[in-house]
Order: sequence, then structure tokens, then C-alpha cells
Amino acid sequence: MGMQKKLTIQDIARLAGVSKATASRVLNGNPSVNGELRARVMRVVEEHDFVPNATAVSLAGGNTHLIGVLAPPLVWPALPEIIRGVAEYIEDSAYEIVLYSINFANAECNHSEVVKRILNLHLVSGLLAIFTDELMPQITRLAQDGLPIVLIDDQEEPGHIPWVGIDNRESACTAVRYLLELGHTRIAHISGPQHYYWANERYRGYCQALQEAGIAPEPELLLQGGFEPLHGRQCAKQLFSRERASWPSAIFVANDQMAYGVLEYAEQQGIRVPEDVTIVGFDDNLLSAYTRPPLTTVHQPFSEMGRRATELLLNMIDPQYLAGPKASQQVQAPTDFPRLSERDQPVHLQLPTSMVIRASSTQASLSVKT
Amino acid sequence: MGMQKKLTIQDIARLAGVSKATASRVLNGNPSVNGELRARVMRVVEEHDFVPNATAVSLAGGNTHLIGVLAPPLVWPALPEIIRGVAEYIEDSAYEIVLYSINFANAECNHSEVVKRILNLHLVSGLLAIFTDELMPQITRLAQDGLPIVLIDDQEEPGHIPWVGIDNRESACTAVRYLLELGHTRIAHISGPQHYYWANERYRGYCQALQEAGIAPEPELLLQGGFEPLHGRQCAKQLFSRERASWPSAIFVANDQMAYGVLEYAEQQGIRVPEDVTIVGFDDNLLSAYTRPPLTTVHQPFSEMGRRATELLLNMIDPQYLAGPKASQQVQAPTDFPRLSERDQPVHLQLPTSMVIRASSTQASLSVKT
DNA sequence: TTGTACGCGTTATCAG
DNA sequence: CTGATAACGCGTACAA
Repeated sequence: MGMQKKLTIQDIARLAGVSKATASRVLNGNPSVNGELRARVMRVVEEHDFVPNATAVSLAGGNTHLIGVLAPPLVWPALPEIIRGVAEYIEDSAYEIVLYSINFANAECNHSEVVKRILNLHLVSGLLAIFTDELMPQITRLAQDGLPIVLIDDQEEPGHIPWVGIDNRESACTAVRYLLELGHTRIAHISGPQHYYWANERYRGYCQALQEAGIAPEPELLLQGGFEPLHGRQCAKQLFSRERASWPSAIFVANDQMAYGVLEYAEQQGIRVPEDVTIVGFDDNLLSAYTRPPLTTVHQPFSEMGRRATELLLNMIDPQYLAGPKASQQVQAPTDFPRLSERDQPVHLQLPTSMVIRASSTQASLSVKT
Repeated sequence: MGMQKKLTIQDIARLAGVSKATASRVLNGNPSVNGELRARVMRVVEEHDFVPNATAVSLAGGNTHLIGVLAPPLVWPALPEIIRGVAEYIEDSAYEIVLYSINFANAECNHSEVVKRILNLHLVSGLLAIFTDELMPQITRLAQDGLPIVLIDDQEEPGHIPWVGIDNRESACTAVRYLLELGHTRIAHISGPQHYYWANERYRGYCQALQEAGIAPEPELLLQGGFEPLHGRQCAKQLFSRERASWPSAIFVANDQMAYGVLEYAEQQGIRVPEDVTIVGFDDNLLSAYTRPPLTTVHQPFSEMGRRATELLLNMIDPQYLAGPKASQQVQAPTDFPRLSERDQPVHLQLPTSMVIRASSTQASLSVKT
């Protein structure tokens, strides 16, 4: 009934008539054990469903086999997907995930406390920090103290800490080139907060694409937004309150969240998408396939980012490590990561994005095309 | 530069000129320590930012201060909200979350392996199992072995294991009563898979409300759905392919996901919501506020469920426990949980739901009202 | 009040 | 190849 006293390796050893050491060797697949002894121990182990106490293993081995995932609440758009990637990779590894969810909204508590909790306890062998730019000072310190850390964050320019992300500039450029190919020439841009790295990069990509096409960016088509639907809504209002002739034929919105606001405003005002105006977003959040109309956008490979970041982190923690026992047999060729000796140049892993064409975009109508 | 050798409590003791034991006492707030000594130790501790090694504390104390959260991938609708609740409660406790994300889609791997991983390692001091009905056999076994477990799951009728959820029947009943009050009399129901507890309960709630109003459920208004948008879509098609006169004036859909499918189909067919037909869902997923039109639905207090379940679990693990040091000062009166002695009757915590009225519902139009 | 010594469950070292 | 035995870092009876 009650939690029956767990067996220890000592018990197993006794039952098998061997020493602790031998039992341990068998459990760890040490080849230097007599066949018969090995069999005897294994039988006892299986008979009792014995498994070594994780805590003791950690203490003795110096590796907790725990990686921390530091992130804002999971209700943030891309987070579930990223963590799915992390979980999938972790699944066939010997590691587990410790979730540190930070509540930025809760201003009363000092977030550095959360970080202290991590560093302090030495609970995790490594840390995956997702969208935690506000904690960069503390995180940097953790890294300096020698804790393996990988970043997934696009609010600051990648620095010395290993980082996984995308090429925001090039991706934005591609999106705008797509609009140009459709024949649009009056392309507006609703940008993110200018001090955010991603926002600035996407803006630069927008400019670059226009420049390539020999089009000078018009200041009146460039709106400073934020990152929420409301911001998109406000910018849309500003844009469409002008006389019809000065409307853009397409809008490149810096992220999907704001694009939702634009779509909402357009609908309320009876502005048809894509007939009257084409909308393109960025991120490809899960919702974006269900807006009306579904949103054309730049797909970020979030779950892949989670997977690769985890792979990177595990390799930092334990270079000998190949995910799980099975992994060695799988074709899944382990990515070649820079070795420690070459670590002078920081690891920045840029994953490819892709355009997802949905119903919110179409060719520029002739009337607008001039 | 490299991970500087971490200090041990031994070092602290030496630096403060006391014994390990005294240092330990100071760190644990044991009152029986001389004021001066205490100060001396504290100074050294703060000077070096010392914190005890979590692993060692666990091994010595027999409590890992880790709770496992077993759940499907976080991309499942309600999960991020539930976990937000868990994280919020955990945040000011001495515990951390270990995330066990199970990939049901990955049929190749035996899911009982995942569970084995949990039981075996004795890594977590307790388990919160969310939407894991398929693993009930294994979970039950874990519970029998003495592992504290709390369930958040609505696919099976609650049993002996402590459980947090809602009253599906009553909630559904309330939703249908709402429709009746609006004047609807021809109310259809798209149900979930009948072998799911929630689906069956919601169906019974639907019947009960009709019965109260003296309306006999019409078989042709009762459709067997599933749980995905596609299922809702199919049922909607079936419903609206009949002659207009036999259409329902309102549909109570067993969950929001399916309601999305209904909305989608209605839109494609030019059926106006709510003018031609009123739609009411169940769950109040995050998306439901953004559908077109926004969906009237039954709100499940997901984050609150996560919070309460965690509170319950922590109390099971450590009855003396009040969340965090601050908690004792806060007004947040710790809920009174049944004590062990009364545990013969299983703990079932039913949280209240609420109707969220949005644009997809309205009074029955006169023409349809007969 | 403070210090000593042992236990927690494994792994790893070093003789045998 | 196998078996004592020493770490691992901390809590805690027990003795002083």
C-alpha cells in the first residue's frame, strides 16, 4: 500500500551474491564483467524492476542530467512549438527538462531572483533561455560562471553566447521580394519596436528589397508599430484614413500578431483583403492559418529551433554525447558542432525560413498598379 | 573563466570558523544558533553567493523538491494555460517543474517507457498528470506505489486518484438553458466521442436542459462528432444539407475546436452566424475570442485548475507545506484539503465554469422561431 | 549552543 | 575480473 521501501543497489548486490561495485558495473554496461555474474545480476534487477536512484547518481556522477528551460509563460505565441521541439529531442536522451516559467507581468517580484534560483542550486547542467532578453545581464553572468547556455531570442543582437535563430533581414527581404514579384510597388511596412533586433533587421530587409527593385522607401508608407494586435490596428487606421489614392496596395507587417490587428480593422472598415490590399505577416503563428482570410507570412521553424538548440546544448554539456542509446544506430547524423578549441568565434545557428502563401495576398490589381 | 569549483558548506564553515553542522543550521534557519555565529556565517555565505547543492540536499533529505508534469505536447489547446497556473503556484514555492511531454503521435515508442522513466528514477516527489487518460494503467500503478499524483483529465470518470476538473454536465446544461432563454427551441448538438467522459456528460447536460424545458430531444438534431475542427465541419455539412425548414436555430457544439469547423463551413456556404444560426461552443480556448464571429462558449478556468491541482499535490507531498516563505504572511488562505485520515473518499475538486457571451449567439429570429 | 560522526545511494579508484 | 573503500555534499541524531 504505502510507498514500499525502494531497493538500493546494495540490496540487488546482496540478492545476486555480488558486491555493490559489480552490480553497478552491470547496470552501466561495463564490459569487464563475467557473463554469468552479469546474467545473475540482471535477473535480480528485472525481477524487482530496479532502477538506480537518480539523485544519488547525480551526486556521485556530478551530472544532474537536467536541463533548464527558462521562458515566459507558455501562452506566448511561439513557445509551445519551440518547447515541442525541445521535448522531442530530449525524449530519446538521458536528460529531462526543468521548466522555469518567468512571469514578466508580475513586476513585484525581482526576476533576478528566478535566475538566482537557477544558478544557485546547481540543479541543472545546462540552460536553454528562450525570449529572455530582459534577463541578459544575469544570463551572461551564468554563462561566465561556466554554465552551458544556449539562447533562442531575437530581441538582442546575438553575442558570445551560443544562439539559435533565423536571418530576419534576409527573410524580410524575401517576403518583400515576393510582393514585388506580384506587381506591388506601393508596399507599406508596419515595423516592430525599433530597439528590438528582429524589428530593426526586418525593417532593413524591407528597405533592401525595395532598393533592389529601384524603389525608394516612402516615409509615409513606413509606420512604427509594436508587437500586439492593437498596434497593428492603430497603424492600419492611420494608413487607411488617408485618401484612397494614397493607399498602399500591400502591407508587410513585422509580425503576425500585428497583422491580426490589421485584418480586424480592414474587416470592420469593409476593406477587402486581398482584393483591396494584400497583407503579409511574419512568424507563422499557429493562429495564422485560421484568420480570415488566412495570412500569408514568413514561417519560422520554431520546433526545429527548439530541437537544434537542445542538440547544441547537450553537446556543450557532454561532447561525447549522442542523444540516447538508440541515436548511435539511427541515421540521424549528429550535427557537427564547433569544438571547444574553436570556440573563440561564437556559435550562431541560423535556420532557414520559408514563405507560406495563403489567401491574404494576391497580385496587385490593375487599378492600383498604376 | 571556467566553471570555478563550487564552494561546499564545508568551505563556508571553515571560512566562518565554525563546523559544518552550524553552517547548515544557519542556512536552514535553525533558531538554536548564537547570534554572533549566525551573523558570521551569513556574511561569508553572502560574500560568496553560496547556495547548497540541490542534489546533495535531495539525497540527504529524501525530497527532491521536484514535481513532474506529464502532458501531451504543449501545442494542445488548453495546455499552455493550465501550465501557466502550475508555474504561477510553483513560482513561490520551493519546488520546480520537471516537464514530461509525451508524444502520442509517435506510435513507435512505447509510452509506458516514459512512465517507467518517471517511476524508476524516483526523480520527482509528485506527479501532475494532464490529459493522460491513455496512460491510466501505468499512472494507477504509480499511485499504488505511493507516488503522490493529481489528475487533470476529462476523458475518464474520476476514480480514486485526486482529481481537479469541472462539472461538465451542469456546465453544458447551463449553456443550453442560455439558448432556451434566447428563445431557441430547435437546438442541435454536435457531441464528442461517446466513450469520452466529458463528451457523454455534456451530452447528458444538453438532454437535461431540453427536458427541463419540456422539449423532447430530436434524434435528427443530434450528431455524433469527434474533437477536431474537421469533425465539426462534417456535422455542419450534414445538418445544413437538409431543407432549410428543418435547420436548427442554434447548435451547441461539444467543444470549441469542432465549433471552429462549423463556423468555417457556415462561412463557406454563406450561412450567417448568428443571424441564420447561433453557435455555442465549450472550453473557451484562446482562439475562440478571435474567430469570426467570436465564439460564445463555456469558459473552463484552465489556469486556475493548474493552480489548484498544484496546491493539492504539494499538500499531498508535504502536508506541513505552505507555498513559499511569503505565503504564510499572505492573505491567500491555504485551501483546506481533506486530511489523510479522511482519504477513504477520493478528492475531487470541481471548479466553476462560466458562460462567455460573444457574437456567435443571439436571440432566435422570428422566422425560424416558427 | 556547538561539534562529531554517520547515513543518503551511486560511481569510481585501487588493490587483490 | 572482482571486491573493499573512498568520495559526492549535505542533514541530523548524538554527544559534549
